[in-house]
Amino acid sequence: MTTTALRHESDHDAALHRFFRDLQERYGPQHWWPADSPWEVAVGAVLTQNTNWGNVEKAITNLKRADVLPPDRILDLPIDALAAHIRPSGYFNLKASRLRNVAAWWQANAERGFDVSEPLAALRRDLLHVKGVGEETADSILLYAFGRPTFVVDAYTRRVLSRHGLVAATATYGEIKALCEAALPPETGSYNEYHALIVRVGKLHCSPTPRCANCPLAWHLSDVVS
DNA sequence: TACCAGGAGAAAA
DNA sequence: TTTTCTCATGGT
Repeated sequence: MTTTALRHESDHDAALHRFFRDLQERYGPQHWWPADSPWEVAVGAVLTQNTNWGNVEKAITNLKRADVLPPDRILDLPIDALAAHIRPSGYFNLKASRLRNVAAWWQANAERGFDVSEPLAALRRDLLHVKGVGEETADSILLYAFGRPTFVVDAYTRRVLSRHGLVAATATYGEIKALCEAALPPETGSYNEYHALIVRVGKLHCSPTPRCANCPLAWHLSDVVS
């Protein structure tokens, strides 16, 4: 790698770092993930796939009211009954099946005691083997349920960062995750806040259309790195 | 009415 | 390997 490339990379890291720091200063702590337990985080992570969080809250409320939120209760429920409870979250047949898969994984690990010392990469690979758990869902569970320092990338992350010239619009999940993790110290607390902040600013100002409505972060456009 | 929301997996190209 | 399709409710 050339010196120029190194400096370029370092400038890019600095721009990303400054971007997240400014989000933090502007919007303050976000207090994520909204859940009463690590398991509820995992349930929310599945139910929120391509779905508005308000709808997810309705589905989780249904599960709580019926007293069937815990993983063992979910596994005991007929699939149709589970789907009926989570209906407000959309894709309910698909998500009922995915929720069962995650509950089975959770139960199996709980029975032999979650190994908190397991290397992050190994735990992540293990989670990704669960059908219905993709990269974002796995990282959300690892970060917000298990407190492991893994950066969560979602549709807002790609859109917000690419519109500010900090990642390519065509970058893959892994590429964006690697760029952010290279630029930011691996700290659970800050990864927690940064993802929540991205979602906050994404909801406020960075919808697909209209583009960049009243974006307060325009100064970062001067940081564009090609 | 049309669009959007804290994706993932299968099928098609 | 990359792109397209399917899954679905509820708010704006």
